[in-house]
Amino acid sequence: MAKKVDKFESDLLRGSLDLMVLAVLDQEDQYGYIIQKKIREASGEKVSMSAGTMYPLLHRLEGEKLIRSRWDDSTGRRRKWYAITAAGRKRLTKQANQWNQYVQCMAGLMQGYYKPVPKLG
Amino acid sequence: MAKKVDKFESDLLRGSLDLMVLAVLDQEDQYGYIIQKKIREASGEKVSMSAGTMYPLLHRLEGEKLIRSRWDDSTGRRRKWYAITAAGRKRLTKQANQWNQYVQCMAGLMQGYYKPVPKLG
DNA sequence: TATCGATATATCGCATGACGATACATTAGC
DNA sequence: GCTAATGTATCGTCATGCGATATATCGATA
Repeated sequence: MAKKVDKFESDLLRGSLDLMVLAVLDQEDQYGYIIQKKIREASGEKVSMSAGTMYPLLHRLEGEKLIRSRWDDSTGRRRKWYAITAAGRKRLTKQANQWNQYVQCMAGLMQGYYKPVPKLG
Repeated sequence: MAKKVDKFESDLLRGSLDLMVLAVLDQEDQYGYIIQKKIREASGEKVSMSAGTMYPLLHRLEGEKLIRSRWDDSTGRRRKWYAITAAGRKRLTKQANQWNQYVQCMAGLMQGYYKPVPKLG
């Protein structure tokens, strides 16, 4: 049987899913299904947003003009491609900065329970 | 005029406020007002839970038997002291571990946007 | 003495957003 | 033909952080 990985609690994700999606779209234009898949795989199955989370999230980001969409009906499968906007990049930078600050803040609050993230590169 | 610090967005806090409170109580018994104050000060005013957040949270944790309470009416001011339970410590360890994993996961997902937390000590 | 700010706990309704369920259509493989 | 994967969408439910409000005590100060 496949090894079952427990997902992160949904409350933990609140406030950072937007950030993940914007980060994915900042690398290249994508459509919902693939964004979802990328995040799931990159997180080792620990962040697997349902469609009921993904699509409303994309609609919300589009409503805020942080991303924009374009339908592609050229193939048999209808796909809605998303691209990040200038405002989206600005928001991404801001939110990422906010996230980093929050992580540092928690590090201080958690004292002994916190284990620093290993250096990248 | 006092320098106004913007607080973290409330969605960012979801899922980690419990953790903060448990961490404070793991150090010593406290009552709500002080727990709130400690977290506010330790975060540089960036996490300032309202009373409408703090007290329901404490009641919830008590309902889950992660903390227990005791009224102190010996002084003029009625204070409800809280202590962490064995189950609470277990939960604290688990949640802290979960948090650390999540931070690492975000580090991977965020790639270039992530800045590692400076070494402690 | 009255008024104000800090201390101290509690509850209410609101807004947000992640979730599972459900729906629907296409395509590929068995 | 059946099933699984692909692909988007919406619905109602649930959890929880928040501001507003209520209540009470105490010290300082005008």
